[in-house]
Amino acid sequence: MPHRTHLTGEDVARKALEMIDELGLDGLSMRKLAAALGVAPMTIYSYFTDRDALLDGVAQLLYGEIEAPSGSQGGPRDTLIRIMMSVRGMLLRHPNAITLIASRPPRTLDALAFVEAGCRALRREGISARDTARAYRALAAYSLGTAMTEAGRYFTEHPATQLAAGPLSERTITRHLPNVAEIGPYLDQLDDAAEFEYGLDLTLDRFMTQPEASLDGP
Amino acid sequence: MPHRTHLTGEDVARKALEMIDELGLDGLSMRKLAAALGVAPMTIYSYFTDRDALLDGVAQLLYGEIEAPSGSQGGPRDTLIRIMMSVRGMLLRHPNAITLIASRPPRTLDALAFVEAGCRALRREGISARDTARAYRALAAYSLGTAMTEAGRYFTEHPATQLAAGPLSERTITRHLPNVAEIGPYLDQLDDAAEFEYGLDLTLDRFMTQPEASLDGP
DNA sequence: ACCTGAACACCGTTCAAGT
DNA sequence: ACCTGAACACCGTTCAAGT
Repeated sequence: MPHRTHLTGEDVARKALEMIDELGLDGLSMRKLAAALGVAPMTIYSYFTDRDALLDGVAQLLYGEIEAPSGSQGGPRDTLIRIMMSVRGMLLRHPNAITLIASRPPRTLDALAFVEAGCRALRREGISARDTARAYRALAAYSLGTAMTEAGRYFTEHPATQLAAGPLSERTITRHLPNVAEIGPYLDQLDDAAEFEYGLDLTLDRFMTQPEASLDGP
Repeated sequence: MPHRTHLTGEDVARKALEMIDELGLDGLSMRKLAAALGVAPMTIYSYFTDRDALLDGVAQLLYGEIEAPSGSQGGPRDTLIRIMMSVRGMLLRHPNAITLIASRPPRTLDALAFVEAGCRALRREGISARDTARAYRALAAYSLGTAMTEAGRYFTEHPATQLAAGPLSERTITRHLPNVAEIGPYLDQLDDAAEFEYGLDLTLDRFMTQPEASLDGP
């Protein structure tokens, strides 16, 4: 039988991503991945030293999906909004891979392209390197947390949202958690994308309209 | 041999949390957990239907660790800051359990106590139920994302921080990612707790000093 | 020298056999 | 009726045997 055409590490990672999207992180196994690629299980180890390295490869692939606009069209602010919306979009397209992203920062040139684009936009606004680092951290945390809670159905499956479903009776909730009960109807009725963009806007305001903002005293 | 004193589901979940803290999420197995408790592996299934249910129990336990101040001392704003700092503290104490939290909202009375305390503080400031829901979502996303990136060493192991270590040479980074290279020195020098509190402050400002802020047009 | 099948040391969970 | 040991169908990874 003829040998398979040579696979690249990226081919392997891409198939792994497909399986994660379809079967969940636990649904991906080295053996099933090998079978899907038509190779012996051990062959995968010639591309990645172990399962952990494979998962890192998948994460880098995902970062590569994020838009990295050159910034030639539209102002720096629009560029940043587009990047962060694209981060959220990528995570929502791959909800099963979110925990992968959470523990693996971008490492490759491709994976870092969106970070470079974002930092460049901030610097072009006259923001200092230090404040650019601060803004990058704040934006990354907010975008990651937003996508995580959305993909994890954190609010749509909230006990306050589905009073009937959970382990607590509606009576118990309204009695012991009156304020939680009160917000329930709103929790899953908000427009996710609009809320996210509103938060981004205000986060950008903090660095763009008052870049001299300091943590140190008055 | 005498039977073990009766275990409760909480005992089982608490031991599981211990093992997760020590060995990581993958290091916890039903069999090792049973051995640590001195029972047969199948006994655990009389407390939790499967591994997933056990992990949910661990998550609820973790939510219970978050402070839920009554608010009798200090203003609503201080109360909220204390709660969110406590959320971050809990997650940083249990970095191996963060992915558990990300996909499992609080469900039990104990686990929801901090949410109730937070919502009550917001409502006492005269913020509407709808805006309280918005603030809760924003604060949860920001706190979760912050703890996740910190515990995942997202910035301290950033290629821009450790120019030598990663797969990219320092030369490659400074040439192709000049703006990323520039922020590197700052990324891991920032004061994590101070940055978080600063972000919380501004998020609270958005809802407290202008509670009428709306997503709808002008 | 390279590749890989079989083997090893684990898993979560089912199920039937024991008390 | 309850509990659980053995069994089943998987794992990731090692390693030696094959080409």
